Amino acid sequence: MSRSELVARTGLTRSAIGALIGELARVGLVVERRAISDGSPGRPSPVASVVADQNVAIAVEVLVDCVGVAAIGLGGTVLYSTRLDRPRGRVSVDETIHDIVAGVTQVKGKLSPSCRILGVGVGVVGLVRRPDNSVPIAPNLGWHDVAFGDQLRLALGGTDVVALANDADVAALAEVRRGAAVGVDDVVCIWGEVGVGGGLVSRGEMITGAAGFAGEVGHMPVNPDGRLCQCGSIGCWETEIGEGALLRLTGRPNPSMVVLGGLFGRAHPFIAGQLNDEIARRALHSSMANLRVVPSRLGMDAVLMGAAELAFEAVLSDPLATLREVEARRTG
Amino acid sequence: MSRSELVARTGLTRSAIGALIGELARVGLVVERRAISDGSPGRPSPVASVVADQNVAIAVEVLVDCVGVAAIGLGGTVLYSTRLDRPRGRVSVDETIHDIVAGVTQVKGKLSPSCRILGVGVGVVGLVRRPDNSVPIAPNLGWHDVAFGDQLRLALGGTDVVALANDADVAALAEVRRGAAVGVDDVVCIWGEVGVGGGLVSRGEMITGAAGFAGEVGHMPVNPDGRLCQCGSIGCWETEIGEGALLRLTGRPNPSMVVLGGLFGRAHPFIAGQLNDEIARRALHSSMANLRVVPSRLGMDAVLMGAAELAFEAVLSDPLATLREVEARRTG
DNA sequence: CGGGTTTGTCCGGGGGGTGGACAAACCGCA
DNA sequence: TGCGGTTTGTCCACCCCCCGGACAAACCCG
Repeated sequence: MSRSELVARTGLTRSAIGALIGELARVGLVVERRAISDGSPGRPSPVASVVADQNVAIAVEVLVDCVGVAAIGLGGTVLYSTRLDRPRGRVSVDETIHDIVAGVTQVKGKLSPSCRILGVGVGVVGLVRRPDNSVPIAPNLGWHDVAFGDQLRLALGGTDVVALANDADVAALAEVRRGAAVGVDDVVCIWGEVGVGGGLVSRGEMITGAAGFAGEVGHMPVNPDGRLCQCGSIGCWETEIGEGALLRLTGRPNPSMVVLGGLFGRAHPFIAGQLNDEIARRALHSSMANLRVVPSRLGMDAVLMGAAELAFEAVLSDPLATLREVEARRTG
Repeated sequence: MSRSELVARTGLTRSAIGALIGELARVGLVVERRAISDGSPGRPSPVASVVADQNVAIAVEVLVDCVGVAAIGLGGTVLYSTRLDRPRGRVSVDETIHDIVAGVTQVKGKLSPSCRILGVGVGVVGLVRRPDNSVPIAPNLGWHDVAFGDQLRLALGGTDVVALANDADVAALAEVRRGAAVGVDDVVCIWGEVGVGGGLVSRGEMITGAAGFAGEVGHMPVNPDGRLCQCGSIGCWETEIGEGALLRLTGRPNPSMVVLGGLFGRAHPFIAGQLNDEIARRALHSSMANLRVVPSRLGMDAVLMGAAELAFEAVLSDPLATLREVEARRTG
């Protein structure tokens, strides 16, 4: 993006943009290439771009049947990724951490030595309490009250900051930042693979609720006469999924876009027509009939991309301070 | 609150607090009283307090069976209020606006001439689209696509800024700011009178969703085999209320506190025991069993208080600019 | 090669905060 | 009444970040 474009988008002055870009370039987050003349009159504006291959996040996804690890450059370019399928049953905390450490070691080996690691982001199939990076419960993994973030951080050597979140939450984040919902403020993501997960984004920010449980649509009760769910409740969506509960959810008055991922994303072409009919019928009002239901654009990569986004959050909000901290942690 | 207390709470320096308080005092939002010595050593700190009776909001609530109007001072003190009961059927837009104008005229007459009106806040039983202050649909009033905010503003003379929101949303706001949920970040309010309304607050801010429909729990589908609701959906909570749906809702993994108002608030003493048992049984995890369900503290006043809070929002976020604008609108 | 246009850079200025020095207002004690 | 000890308000120099104008640089076109 050229400097003049930045001026137009941010509303800041040329002076301010110049100073900011200069500072970011000084610490190696950004490079400026000489402007290429586009034929229009006036002095051409130099193009600033992110140094993606020197500023990366380690992204981790912990699903039921696989563990994925990737190095993702600032801006969302996947530099290298690996995936370890694992037989059902190999889901204990220790085994999972072991597999992650192996994947991270492999991925780090592929990176150039000059490359900076800005953080480790993890998306996990389970409920996550953000303040302490712990997993109170992950039904599909059989985990209860695990200090997963801390354990992983130590297992990785303790030099990198680890940020943990629910897999559907980070997938939603990825779709909003770089996927099907770019520019949309209020989004619900429905992620269905083994279980049913959901992520909420309101006004561009992730909503997790007090205990990190918001958006856990899989355990929203939809049928009072339904079957007992493993979460202890009755008639959860996750257990009643055969009954067309997806349609009921989209009938709820919240988002301006619903992104479907996983199984639902792949099924989208076959159910889109019926879905839209149902939305039109159930919408409380015509302004809700504009609700768009779209398939995920990032597909399988969404969770890893979102995990990276999670790790980048600190750099984006305060680049200089975060880089200082990263450097401090690296040297000891 | 004393200046030294402000320094401790905000983390700002004494200089900054002094300058800010001085400026607010200069424009008449705040007065400083000489400090009263409390016996402890050291120079006593002057106490700053809000000039509530000279800086008021006109708060309006539009319910099914009544229209309420109040003058509420900055900080939440009710200076004067009036309520107009109305027979069922007198709910048209024109009649409602007529009743409000009458109420506002009466309330304004009771205020001293020196008193500043900072804005008009309205809580209405219906869905509200925030950007344009319109009401897409209000089933219990029979309204469809009404530019209610604009109509009311013009009917009131056009000199005051009018802010509109859903009644349950503003009630939630009031409970968080000055009621049962002070200091709690993530709150769901359930308001049941004629219909069932809900307000969401996450991280201290009102969540309305893209179309202003978030938190409309009354129309959340809870029974796939239920009755047809007037909103066009099937098995809405509002229509299935007899089936214990409240318990199901509190089983949903979102807030750290649920505030019950209206009918539910009055019923709270009788159902508290059963409610807590059910929460403990349905909670996904023990951290959710800490969920507190409490009755509204503000009761009947919650909607009016919240409407005032809505009107005060601009002054609180940028006092000087808002006061300049208020003055500009008043003089022409 | 010279005007028109768009842009980067330099520089003075202002708003809003920090932080230290100093004075003011209280306490307790002699 | 006077004197330290303590807490606080006030003044002032300073810094950071941004604005906005003046100027130069780099492009177009004729």
